[in-house]
Amino acid sequence: MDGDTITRPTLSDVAARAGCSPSTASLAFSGTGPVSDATREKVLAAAKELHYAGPDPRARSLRRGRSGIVGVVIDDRVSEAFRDPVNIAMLDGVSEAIGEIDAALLLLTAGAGSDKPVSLETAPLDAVVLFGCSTTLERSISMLTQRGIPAVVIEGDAGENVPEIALDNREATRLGAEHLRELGHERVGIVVLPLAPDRARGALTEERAASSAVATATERLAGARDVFPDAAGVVASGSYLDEGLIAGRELLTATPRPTAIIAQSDLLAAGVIRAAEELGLRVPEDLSVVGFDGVRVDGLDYDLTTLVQPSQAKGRAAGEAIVRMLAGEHPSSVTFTSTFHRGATTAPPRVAD
Amino acid sequence: MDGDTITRPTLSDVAARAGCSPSTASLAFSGTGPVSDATREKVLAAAKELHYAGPDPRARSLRRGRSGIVGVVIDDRVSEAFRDPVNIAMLDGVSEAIGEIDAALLLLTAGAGSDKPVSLETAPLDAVVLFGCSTTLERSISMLTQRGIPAVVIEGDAGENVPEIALDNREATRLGAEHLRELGHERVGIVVLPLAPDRARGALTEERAASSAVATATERLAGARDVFPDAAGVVASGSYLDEGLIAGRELLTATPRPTAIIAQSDLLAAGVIRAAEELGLRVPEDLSVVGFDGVRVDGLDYDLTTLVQPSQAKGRAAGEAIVRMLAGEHPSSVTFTSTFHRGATTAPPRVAD
DNA sequence: CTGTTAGCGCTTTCAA
DNA sequence: TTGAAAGCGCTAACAG
Repeated sequence: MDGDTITRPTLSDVAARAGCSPSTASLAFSGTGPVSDATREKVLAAAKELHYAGPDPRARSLRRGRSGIVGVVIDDRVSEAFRDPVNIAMLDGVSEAIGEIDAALLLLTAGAGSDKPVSLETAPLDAVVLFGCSTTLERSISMLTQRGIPAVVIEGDAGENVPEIALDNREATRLGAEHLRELGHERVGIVVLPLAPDRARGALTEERAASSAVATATERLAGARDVFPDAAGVVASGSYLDEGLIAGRELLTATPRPTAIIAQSDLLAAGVIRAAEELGLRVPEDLSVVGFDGVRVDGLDYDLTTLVQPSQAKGRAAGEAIVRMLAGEHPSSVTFTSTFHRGATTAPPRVAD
Repeated sequence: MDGDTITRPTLSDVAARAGCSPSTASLAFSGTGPVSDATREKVLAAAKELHYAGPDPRARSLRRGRSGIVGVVIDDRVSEAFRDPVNIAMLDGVSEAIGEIDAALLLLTAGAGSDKPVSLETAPLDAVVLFGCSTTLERSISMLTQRGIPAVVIEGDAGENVPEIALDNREATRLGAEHLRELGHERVGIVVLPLAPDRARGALTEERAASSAVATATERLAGARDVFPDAAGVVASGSYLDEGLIAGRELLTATPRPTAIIAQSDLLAAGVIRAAEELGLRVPEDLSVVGFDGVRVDGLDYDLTTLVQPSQAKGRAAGEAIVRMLAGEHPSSVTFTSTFHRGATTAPPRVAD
């Protein structure tokens, strides 16, 4: 009754039907090696008759030692990770680059709470891209090296043998901060990306800063502190507009109120601007705002002053590094640089200060 | 010199080291079957000594006939597909549901232009979720049935044996349209989601409507037409705010100007509102706008009147269907319903009409 | 509880 | 140009 009992044809079945050996049939399919046109056609015909859909990828990958799958480890839930266009762009870049070798992307979640990066240990992966996954990073890397799977890290230090796709987070942020200082700002607030996998929200304390596990946030913070060592900060629980709004309210209701805010992402910056509007503050007259990323924030009416980073290129570089590693090369780390974009959200502080 | 030549230890190596048979060692690892604690520990110890990282997934999946990988086929580029939160929510739902069986998500792009759904033919997939992928659908399904891989389709008809996760697109849209009619609207414009894989933008003609390959768009259109048979329409090239803006400008500069616009997604609706603002029209006084989806559009200041659909639940249902299919069951199709949310973007047309 | 035996389906030498 | 043989590393029967 149940159709499930049908066994699919195998290459040997096809070969038998075509009157040749399995090895020959294999050649006919893979195109590798010399096969006469006549034979190839016989094989293909036999395959069609039997509804053979091509070599079983499981067997093939066992034999070849390659699965054609590249893993991408993302923080937490899919929905969280993809709310920021920066991540999507990176993913897109990776996807594009590994498309060259017809590999596909396996989405792995090495989430904060979750204790099971099951898939990292068990998935048939040829290589892995780690998205600056903070604390999990170390564990992931050791797992992968043990399994002999090459990895690339995007923004995060993973040791000698793991190429890193880096970004000049500190220098870039410093540029933005210097811009503010040149305009005359002195009281500056910072909205910080999550510092720990728990994504706890709250005031930025020295301990929290010191124990940070997230490279990107830490580096950007350092860049801001290079210029404004005493700036107050609020840690957001994610790179979302809403979080920027919350953080913005917090910073802008403190006394004395900052005249400028450095947000570690454009989404956060957009939220800060929203908070300012709520409080009746004009941007940039009453408050200057600097973002980071250079993404278009849908629905933001301002030309945001920000640091434009090449997200997609970063992803592509990661993908390319992987392609090379799979080809037996040892690509070195790359650092991308962000460019300062002076938009319309920064201006000198009001004279009254 | 090159470390790559190291061969990883195998289960047999571990077994030998532990002084037991491979099959016993296998049992010790998988936890299946009876193994004495003593033996298990010996095996684990041996594994640690040899830096054995667990069974090779390729071999395991060949033997077991399962790879633990579920494919998700998305339109086009990763970056396009994920710009709409609805898609992300669905993906998240799928991810959550299949997490139950520790499967991971393989992202497959069966894009418009690309002629190669290579991965669908060659990836080691246990099952596949097809995201209403229009034209490619038929081809994908036939490929999958040939390979014997179970599939689920989200919004799209794939024939008898493929369970569908459907949405009441037509009925829901009709509800929104009726709401407008009850308010007194007569001249209504429609912003339509892409009707073809080429995502061509432009005026909605009868031919285009008739030859549509995308179920969701067609159904929603039908729902609007149920109430406003003669409504003018513009087809957007994607579910983005910017596209809504373009379409909105188009519709709102026509004469006579519509008093209401039905947008097939919230992002499009947000764009339409933006267009209205540009033109100095107030929403809802001068223009009523209805969306679809019920997603929070960052940066939209309006409480949008819309049809709220359970995106995440849809994804979860798809994932659950897959889990059941992998368990040998034959889940049936499910239809989800959207609920009308009356927000603040709809009102009676101005008397002057 | 443990070992033996047989493959999963394919590819890749190597000989013919 | 084709075929025969030998596994890739694991697991599932079945015996012991």
